[in-house]
Parts: sequence; C-alpha cells; structure tokens
Amino acid sequence: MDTLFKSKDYLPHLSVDCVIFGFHGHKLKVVLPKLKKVPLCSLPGGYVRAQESVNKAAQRILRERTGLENIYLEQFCVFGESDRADPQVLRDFLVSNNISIAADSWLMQRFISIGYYALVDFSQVTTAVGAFDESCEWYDVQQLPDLAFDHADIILKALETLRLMLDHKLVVFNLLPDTFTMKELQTLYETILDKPLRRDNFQRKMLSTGILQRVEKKFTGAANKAPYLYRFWTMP
Amino acid sequence: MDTLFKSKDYLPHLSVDCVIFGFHGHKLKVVLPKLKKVPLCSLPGGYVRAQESVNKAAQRILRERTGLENIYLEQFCVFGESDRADPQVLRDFLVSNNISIAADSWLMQRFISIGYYALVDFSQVTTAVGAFDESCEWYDVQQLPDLAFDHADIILKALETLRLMLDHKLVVFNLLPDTFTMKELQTLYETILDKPLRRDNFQRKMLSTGILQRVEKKFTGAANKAPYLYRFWTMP
DNA sequence: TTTTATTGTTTCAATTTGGCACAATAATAG
DNA sequence: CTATTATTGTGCCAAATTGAAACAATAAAA
Repeated sequence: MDTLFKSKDYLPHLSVDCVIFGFHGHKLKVVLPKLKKVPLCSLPGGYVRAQESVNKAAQRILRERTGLENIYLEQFCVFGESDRADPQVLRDFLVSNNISIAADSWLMQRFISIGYYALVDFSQVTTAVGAFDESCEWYDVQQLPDLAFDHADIILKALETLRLMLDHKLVVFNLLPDTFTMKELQTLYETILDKPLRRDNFQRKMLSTGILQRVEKKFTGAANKAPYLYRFWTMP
Repeated sequence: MDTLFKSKDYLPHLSVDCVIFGFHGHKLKVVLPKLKKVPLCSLPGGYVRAQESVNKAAQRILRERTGLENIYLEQFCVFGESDRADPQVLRDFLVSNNISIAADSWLMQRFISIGYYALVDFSQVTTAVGAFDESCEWYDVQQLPDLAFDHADIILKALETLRLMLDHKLVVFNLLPDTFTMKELQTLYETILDKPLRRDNFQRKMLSTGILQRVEKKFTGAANKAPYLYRFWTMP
C-alpha cells in the first residue's frame, strides 16, 4: 500500500470524497465501492497530489472511478471532526486484507475530507473497481448499505445540498441523458425532493425558464399520445 | 515564528480563514488585520491543531480575533489552488520583519484554506491585533484594501454565499444588535443585496415570517413618528 | 370505430407580490 | 397652541405567480 501511496506524493491529512449521483429506474443512486473482505462500502475517494489543485484532484478521482471527463462536480462541505474515522474500522480492513502498514504511516493519521458531489448520466458510466474494492456498484440513496466512517453523513449532506441547489441552479440536467421527456424530468425532481409535483404546473414552470429545447416526438409504443423529447438548451 | 507554531502541534498544509462580517453606518464591513511592514492586509486566519476539529479551530481563531464566543459561523468554501499563495508575498513579509524560517519549514509549504464566514454584532466586537499585525480594523466591503494571496477572492466568495443564504435562512439578525428598527433591518438587506427594496413590501414580508417580536417604541428625537423596535424571536 | 391512457394546453381561482395612498405621530416652526 | 414636516405603519387595488381542474390531442389496443 505504501508503494501505491507514497507520502511525498500526496498532501497528508487531506482526502477527497466524491458522492456520485446518478438517476435510473425512478431512483436516485450513488456509486459506492464495496471494500474487500469487510462488510462495508465507502465513498470513492482519494488524495491530493503535492502540486495538484484540490478541484483537479477531485476531477482526477472521479475520472478514475467512472472513466468520464468534464463531469459536473461541486465541492459542498468539509468534514473535519477529529474522530470522524473510527480507527478500528480501518484496522479491521487492513488485517482482513493482510496489508501491513507502519503504525506511524501517514495513512494511519487523521484525515480531513473535502466532500464533492458529481452529477452524471447513469447510462454513460461504467464503474471501475479499484485496487482495494471487491465491487463498485450503484446503490439506491434510500437504501444505502453499511458505510465506513462518516460516509453515510457525507452522502446525506450532499443530498441536502443538491435539494437546495435545485431551486436556483439548473444543474439537474447533468443527471439525464442528452434527450428526455418532460415526465422523466419531473420524476427526477420528485425523486430528489422526495415529494410529488403537479404535472401541469411543472411543465409550465419548466417551459417558462426557456432552457428546454423541444426536439421531436418520442414514439414509446405505449397506448397514449407520444410525448416530446427535450434537450437542455446550450448555446451553439 | 517556529516557536509560536510548532509543526507537531498543527496539521500541515491546512489553514482556516475567517471572513468576519459586521454592519455599521449603512455599510457592510469585514475585519482585516494589516500585516506588519508590508502594505497588505490579510484575512484573520490560523491553523488546525492536531486533535482539534476543523469547526472548533475556526471558532477558536474567531475568538482570538474578536474575543467573542458563540458566534454565527459557517464554512463556505475550500480554496485549494496549488498557486493560490504567491511565495514572493510571503518572502517579502518575512524579510521585512526580520523573521527567518527554514526553507523547508512547514509554514513555507503549500496551504489549502478552509473558508468560514462569521456574522457578528459590530458594536460588540473589539478587534484584537495579532502578533504579526500592525493593526486590525473594520473595512468597507466595497472599498477593500490591497489583500495578500487570494484573500480578496475569498471575501468575494463569502459575500456571494451570504447573498444566497439571505433568501432561505434567517441568519442576518446576527449582524444586528439585540433590538433594531425595521429601517435598520431593511438597510442591512439592501446593503448585502446591493439593491433598493420597497419599504412597505419589505415590512409586510418580514412581519409575515413571524420571527420578529415587537418590543417598544424607539424615540429617536427625529421629527417624525417613532419607529418600533424589534427583537429576533427566539424560543424562551 | 371505440376505448383507454397519457400528454399538452387552456382556463379559472387562489395566493403572493408590486405599488400607491393615507392615516398616525414626533419634533419643529410660526 | 396650531400648522408644518418627515417618517412610519398599514390598508387597498392591480399585476404577477401559483394551484387546481378541465379539455383537447393522440398513439395503441379492444
């Protein structure tokens, strides 16, 4: 492990954790690696290189985990409690995986974590299993698995921030594919806000913003009127 | 300097900077220490102790600078560009003040700064001049002095965050004395938002929130109807 | 052709917001 | 003591926004 993470290459005491949000099957999801030989998941995270900006580090970590570039990514909170990482959890993980680290290694020290959340198009992501992961999967935000350290708190805080953002920043389109129906957009809003919205008023409000570009009809094969497809309006 | 800041006592590469907002004479102000023998101000900041939570560190730094406890304090952004602190500025400061520090001292390394903003009652604060400060004064946010490193950006970002908060969190009362008139509250809003508001609509909106407690009349001595004093409603 | 489910839009009511007007009142001027 | 002046508190009406219901359009199935 010390061969992978040399203390000189990274800033000590500082980590970056990413809450990667996706949307699939009417559910809000997050990418969570499952740790090897321990019944715990963690957030995909990493460290900041000595000469790397923190934002760039977050972008790099995200790229390593999803293979995607140019993803919507936002810093939302720093988690800096001195007891935020239960040392027993870390010890269990190391012992179970036969990893030996010097007791005074920088990896055994306290870490301040800078939280980022990412909004990605679920269908475009292929999760990458890291060196210390057994798997790396999408989990429903409403049904999280057991998480290491304070990572459940971090996800909750990210979700809170996303809800606040929803009102006055149109970021949610990053969670949808290139084109989508009004119903899909509404379902996404309902899922994030965890409350039902009126179909007619939602449509009026969205259209009035002027950021939706109507593309063509989508023939779903369902026994009803075909809905329009929309695209998020970006300057050509 | 190394006697004041021992590397073992603090987390390396990590600093906390506080934007301390106050309100006086129809102006929004910030507390800024002027560095000794250099024509630059900086933000009041400090470092995180080895076993101290980041939030606690921010509270401590704030207490050291204002003498106040239990101040409204909120983390708002991390500043983590690798080149955010011009090393020449730091060298100039050290040379001008005859401070010698080893080139490899932890103080000469790169620092990631966690930004906090504080909202304080201007009249309650007595600014404390630190060991490396020539002075420590209130400055008008619209007329900032020259600032070291990226501290001007940090103040700007804090102000942006405060504006966003104004809408959906009633934090602004921390900037006012215990009792205040409606006009004072309105002026504060106008100052932060930097735009005029209608007196009548503002009053209606504020009263409709139900958080204002009307106390008594204030006899100003002016040639007009005496305004009411209000208190921010807190549970008894 | 009729039925059914869902979409897009219109319409009307309810609520909120913007703007004006006016009464209340504390000091001052005559 | 009364009139004047400068603000403050509030009532009222119109405009804009939002909530809710109704209706027309349409794609597939009966």
